[in-house]
Amino acid sequence: MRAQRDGARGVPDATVARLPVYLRVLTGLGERGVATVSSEELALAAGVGSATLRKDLSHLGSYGVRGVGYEVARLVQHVGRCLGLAEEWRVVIVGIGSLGRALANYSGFAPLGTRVVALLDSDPAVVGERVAGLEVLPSARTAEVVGELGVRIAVLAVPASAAQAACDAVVAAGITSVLSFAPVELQVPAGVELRSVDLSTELGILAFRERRRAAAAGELSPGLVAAEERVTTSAGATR
Amino acid sequence: MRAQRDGARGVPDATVARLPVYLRVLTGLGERGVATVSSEELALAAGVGSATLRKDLSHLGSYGVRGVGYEVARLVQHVGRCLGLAEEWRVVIVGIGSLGRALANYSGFAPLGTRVVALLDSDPAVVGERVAGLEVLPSARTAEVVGELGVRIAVLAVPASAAQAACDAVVAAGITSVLSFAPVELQVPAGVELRSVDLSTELGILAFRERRRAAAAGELSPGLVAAEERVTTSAGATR
DNA sequence: TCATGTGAACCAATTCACAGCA
DNA sequence: TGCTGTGAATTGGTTCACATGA
Repeated sequence: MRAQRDGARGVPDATVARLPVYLRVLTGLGERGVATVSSEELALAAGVGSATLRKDLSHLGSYGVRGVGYEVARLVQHVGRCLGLAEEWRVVIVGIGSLGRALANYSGFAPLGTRVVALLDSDPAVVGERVAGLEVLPSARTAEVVGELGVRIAVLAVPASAAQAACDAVVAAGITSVLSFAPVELQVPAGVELRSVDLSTELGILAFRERRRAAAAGELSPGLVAAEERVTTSAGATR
Repeated sequence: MRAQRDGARGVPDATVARLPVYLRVLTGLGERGVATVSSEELALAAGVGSATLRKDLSHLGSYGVRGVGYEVARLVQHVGRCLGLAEEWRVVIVGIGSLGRALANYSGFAPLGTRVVALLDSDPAVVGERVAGLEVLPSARTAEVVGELGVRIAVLAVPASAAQAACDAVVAAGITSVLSFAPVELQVPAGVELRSVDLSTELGILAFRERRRAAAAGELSPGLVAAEERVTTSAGATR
């Protein structure tokens, strides 16, 4: 089930996930007038190892100069093109609650070639409102919006209870890339790319690590430490 | 840089990242009155393979019954305890713009043992306002808020330009877990756990895959396809 | 007779270490 | 000289397949 053909001659998943980060760092360097950058410097700024960075960039072709480094402007161009920045990826936001509004007003994704072109909501009280310069349309018009505006990506900012239905609706309309903020595991047909961002999951992960730290520092009650012991199995935790 | 001692005898990072998902699915099953569940069913609902699920749970100890499956209530308890759900992890949100407000009003993380207890902002026009039942306090009081309220996790919802300073401030106040929504790479000292959620990165990843699909379908202009060829080198890509 | 729990095999990704080239 | 680009080694994680035990 795992992407075999990607491995064959494509770009590894892990690399793709880092490209937007590189692009952002490179853009920042360019704006500050930096002309060339070494893999060491760029890696530090991006929070990865220099070997990883060089290998990542090598997947996109050789764009550096040995003994010198990478020309920032050239690399920005190239990475940007690989990420599809030359085209405009149209996005629809489904669910115009407080999160949906925040996302609609978020200006940060224009640099990555995506643009919000439509807003949908199922609540008649919200439909018709103007948010971030766009009129909120009823969910019933999903297929029409997706088809006529050439939308390629759907962002779901609906409550957990409505997420699967909203997801099914955009998929039925032909969407093949979905980014969900709802705290549920969505089921999508094969061929649809689903990414999920979930605040409670992120906080849960942080809590797990904090808990480790607390256990190592002896801050937990005895009963809980016993439970923790089952988890760590060995003594020497971080301290 | 990477967590070596965790790897030594702890729970693998990849497993930790899935535990909140399992917990959510299990909680849902419990609420629907399901008493026992097999690894096959649970894995399907969580969107992972059954072998992965069994191995993940085995890291927490054996809590299943051979030939039968897992008792939902018992497993919810156990996974919850591992994630630190028995305690309350206090959270401060820094930056009360539209995203910060949405996060403050988000009810979905209570089930994972975290609770927002303070809101901070540097803008005098926002300080003093009440959001989600809490008064917005000035950033200058960061150290005081973190120390006196026992805050363990900071959520940064500030603009990119202010993120590093905000991060430095909470770290200086003693915070060791940071969840950032700002589109910049933050630098933190060793020992501080940083997670970053970035909308534009997520959309960039989706755009990359969409671009692949478009290239495979011959939808791109000739010049762009040439660039794409450099990247993919082979034809068929599934995911 | 089941489905769990787990060694072994496999695969992807990171890291090392150095060859190759401006 | 110095830094990129890349085979080789290593690490971490997933998947397989079956022994284990209710």
